[in-house]
Amino acid sequence: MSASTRFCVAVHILAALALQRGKPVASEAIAASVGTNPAVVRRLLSDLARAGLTRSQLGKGGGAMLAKAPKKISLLEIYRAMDEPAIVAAPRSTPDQTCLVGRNVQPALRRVTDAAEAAFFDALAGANLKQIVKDIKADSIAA
Amino acid sequence: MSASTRFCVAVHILAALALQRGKPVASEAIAASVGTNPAVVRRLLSDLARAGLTRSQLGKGGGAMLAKAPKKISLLEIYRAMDEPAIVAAPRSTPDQTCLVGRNVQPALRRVTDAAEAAFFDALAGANLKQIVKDIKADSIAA
DNA sequence: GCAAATCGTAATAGAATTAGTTACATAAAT
DNA sequence: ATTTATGTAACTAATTCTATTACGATTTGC
Repeated sequence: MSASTRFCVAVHILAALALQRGKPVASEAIAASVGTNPAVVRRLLSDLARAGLTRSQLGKGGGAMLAKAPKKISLLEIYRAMDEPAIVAAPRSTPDQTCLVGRNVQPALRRVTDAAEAAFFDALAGANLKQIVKDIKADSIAA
Repeated sequence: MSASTRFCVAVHILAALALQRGKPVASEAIAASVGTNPAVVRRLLSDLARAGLTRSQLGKGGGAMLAKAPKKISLLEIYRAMDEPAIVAAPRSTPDQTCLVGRNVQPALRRVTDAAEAAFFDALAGANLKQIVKDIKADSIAA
């Protein structure tokens, strides 16, 4: 997929929020760090809020904050919040249903790819935002 | 993203070849089963041949054949042959390098996503074409 | 040798997805 | 009230993928 970059940006956003320890951060400030448009950030924050990971405050001094402790936010939750398409995409044209292979390949393959995707998700489930933040700080000390 | 459909189609192609047990299959026949254009199939076969999974024969009665036994072709080999992009794509705009988060999020995140992608690949490495073919036949008997 | 079949690949066009931009109504803070 | 900031919609631009067309090269079979 072309894979989407939303997940990476979402983690960036959440890490930035975590480092502010509850102080609201405006979408414009986040966008400056990410290097994109504030509206893009707000769109992602909208998804993250829907997933219960952030909340926002309007008005002067407002912005986004984490809705849960970094330790309680797994990378899988973040990934899921982005509504990414499946890793292994099914072909767009439907195969010939009168053909033995055409009829049965996709389901047979899916059994394997479902398991592989599950392994991917399990690994994401085993990491959380706090670890990412810790890593970020470690890098900054090392430099 | 979006993820690409090439892998699924490649498995379809290889399964079709496996079921012919060495008899050359023309790209047109494969394309009919997949439901796409022969040139698309030939392009994928070109990648598969480069990876050592198939070979082709020109002229009348020619076509593609497996270059290895189905049992010896893991789904990971097929996936790799497709040169798919990384599952987790890095953002296209570079983050602000003067910012602690901007400098360090991506490498910190990659440590986790690399492990997750490895888990995905391990699962694919554990399955082979013969299993897919067996599944296809089983489905046909059940129906 | 000749004709027919088939591949391999390039070039291009068409679709689909994704990110970026602009705009504006709404809500909160001072 | 004014200012600040969000949330979302509408649109544009960029990117990526698939499909199509075309054609030269190669092999088979007669």
